[in-house]
Amino acid sequence: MAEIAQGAGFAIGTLYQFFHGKEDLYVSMVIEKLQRMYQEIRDAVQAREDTLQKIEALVKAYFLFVENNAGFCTFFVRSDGATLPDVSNALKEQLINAYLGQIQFIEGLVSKGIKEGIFKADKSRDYAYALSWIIRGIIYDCLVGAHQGSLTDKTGLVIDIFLRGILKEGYRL
Amino acid sequence: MAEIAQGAGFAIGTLYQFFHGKEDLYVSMVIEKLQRMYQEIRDAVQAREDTLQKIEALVKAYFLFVENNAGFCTFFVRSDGATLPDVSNALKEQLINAYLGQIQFIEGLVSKGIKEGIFKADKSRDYAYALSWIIRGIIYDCLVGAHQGSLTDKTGLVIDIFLRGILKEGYRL
DNA sequence: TCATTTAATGAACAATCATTCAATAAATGA
DNA sequence: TCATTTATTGAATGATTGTTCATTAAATGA
Repeated sequence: MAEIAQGAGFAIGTLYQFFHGKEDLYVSMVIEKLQRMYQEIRDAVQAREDTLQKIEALVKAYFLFVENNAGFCTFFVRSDGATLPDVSNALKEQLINAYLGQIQFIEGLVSKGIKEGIFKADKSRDYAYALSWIIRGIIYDCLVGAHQGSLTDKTGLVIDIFLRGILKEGYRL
Repeated sequence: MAEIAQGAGFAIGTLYQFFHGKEDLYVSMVIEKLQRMYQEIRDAVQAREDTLQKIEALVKAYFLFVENNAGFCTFFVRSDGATLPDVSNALKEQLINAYLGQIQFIEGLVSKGIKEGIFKADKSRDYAYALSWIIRGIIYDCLVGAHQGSLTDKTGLVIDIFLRGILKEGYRL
């Protein structure tokens, strides 16, 4: 807390005027950042018409946010609020719900593709999870240093692995 | 440390006869557990001849280990040694190397499939990553509570998403 | 200008927790 | 049996760190 106060140019006491405590500070920051991330992703997706381009935009927006917020993301990956034992159950639930909301959003894209006859009419929810797993995995590995190269360069890779898994046989990009 | 000592039936002081400190204890436990996990996975894979069955065995072995070591895995997911800021760089490197070794192992399976003409002769390393991302993602979500159902029941799902992404067009399971 | 409210300060407090070490118990072997 | 080595104990220590609150400074407005 002392370090944060100093970094913000305040005294410790002043910090406690803005936040009730360390957890409140942490929760506020995480919630705000994640809301911004989800918003950026939604905006990027909505800017596209084509379903495949929407999905590509989604992946790209994820990676872009991580590259533009490397500090926060590294911190968040290191101590995910949803898994921090010290953080209130209220936050955990909020984070999980935000995540599930994002899954639902991705599922919407997949369902759209199914209606359009592009994707296998199978398990839209599971496919949404799969995409989020692949995205999260590559982000994590890049942040931790287990994977080389810039994230945005990997967009094609993620899309390829994901799409060729759910594209109807015979359908080509 | 007091809690650990009590759980082990020792006094705190005795704990320090076995481990140099908290970090040493943590490192020893994680290394031992992970080595056992990787061993179990390798054994399960080697028990199979067919490449596709090897991959299925790999996924199943991962999930089985998590189910059999839920306590450790939940703890490890909550405070991944590779990302713990307090833990020595030596451990981080060791964990990342262990992970990369596992990636290489998976890559070997994929390469085998490529040689056999089952998989796209594309990017075996990237496919190895992709599989590990999907596996890790579902494990994480199940442990955290963002995904319902038992892990071993999801084996087919993971295989399906992964394989249909790298299977040559026209090839069927 | 001055009284009053509002904001900012940081030393002091309190709780946590890894670590130590002098004291005690157990084991060894001559 | 007893001297010596080895193992165990847990209260005391010290370092860290979130939080408080009396004090000081700034802002407000009559």
